[in-house]
Amino acid sequence: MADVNPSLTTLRPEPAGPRPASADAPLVELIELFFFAYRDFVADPDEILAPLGFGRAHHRVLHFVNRHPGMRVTDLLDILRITKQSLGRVLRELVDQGFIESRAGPSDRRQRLLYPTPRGEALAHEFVALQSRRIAGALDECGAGAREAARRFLVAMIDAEDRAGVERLIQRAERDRRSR
Amino acid sequence: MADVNPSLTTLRPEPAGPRPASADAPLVELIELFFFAYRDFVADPDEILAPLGFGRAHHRVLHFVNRHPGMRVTDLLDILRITKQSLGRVLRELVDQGFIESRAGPSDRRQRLLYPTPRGEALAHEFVALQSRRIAGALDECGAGAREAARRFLVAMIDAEDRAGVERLIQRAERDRRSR
DNA sequence: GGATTTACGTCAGCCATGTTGACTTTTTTC
DNA sequence: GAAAAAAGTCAACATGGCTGACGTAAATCC
Repeated sequence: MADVNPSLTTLRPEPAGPRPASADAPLVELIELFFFAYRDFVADPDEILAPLGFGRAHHRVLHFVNRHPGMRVTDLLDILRITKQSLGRVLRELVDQGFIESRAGPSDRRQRLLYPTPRGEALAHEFVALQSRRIAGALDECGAGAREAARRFLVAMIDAEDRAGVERLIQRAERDRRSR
Repeated sequence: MADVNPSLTTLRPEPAGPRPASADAPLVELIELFFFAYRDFVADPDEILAPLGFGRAHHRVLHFVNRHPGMRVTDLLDILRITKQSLGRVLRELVDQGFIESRAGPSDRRQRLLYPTPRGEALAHEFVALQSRRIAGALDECGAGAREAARRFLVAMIDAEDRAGVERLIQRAERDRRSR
């Protein structure tokens, strides 16, 4: 936000320092903050993606495959909420360029279980490092308890019927991560 | 997340109730929760948009114009971080269909200041109501102090150099809202 | 064991929304 | 009067969504 209209932003001088939200302030401020925060959050990986010829769709796919190795195509569709065809394009590029590989499921051979290659793992880790850095900085500024507060808030913002699935997914990934 | 692979989610039974984040759990869980929360958050207005032939781009534009009436095209470009041409298309449709109108700036007649029409205001309000409902529900579940915690976290997630501008923008809108 | 369903992939085409680059008009500023 | 700024526009293209139709292999059901 380099050059916003002075008439919108600087006409009337502001008191310095953080401003507490007034009790009856409308939630619209949170709507906008959520927008701005997410805008900057997803922009982080762009510089890494561009030279590879990838976009944000590739980032999302690689992230979830790396974080939840062995996931089925169907699981990914359910997470991303896009069609098989849309996913197919992006996934094919990631497979062709050696970031992801798919193996037939051992028990159900119709399934294609998705795994990151070492190269895919490395790239995914770059993204996580980048975005974690932003989050860590934000939590630092917020002080003690901010992390749990943020976690609870974000969970509560998810559709009620999806929360259990999301939490299970995350817990499972964390458990697997620790047992490696 | 209706039907996630049982092998990913239900193979090992989980203890009931909310799970506290372990102190050393990686921030990647927040990365994912942010993704899921935003995914559901922006999906809310879709049902209203579809019958009008509008998309999420229209929602964003109308939201900011309604919330900050009289803003310049440049301000909007700076907020949305898209090109003049991309904005132009969406804006033209909103103007043509009577949701937004643009008037020459009184002091600088090169500017086109953007205002919602009554119809635009009504539509924008529908979106705010919808998204506020989700946020209010989430805050309720989180208990006292959640709102301020969420506000601080989201602000801290914004690029440092943009925070002042964003906060000024929001404060200004709130002031104007109250003085009407 | 044959019918059905499931998981996945693919072709074709379309749409929404982003991009770059070039150029014009109007108006303000220096 | 020259330069810069605000906005609009045309053209072309890329990304990443979508629908609909269809194919194949494997699992499941009766």
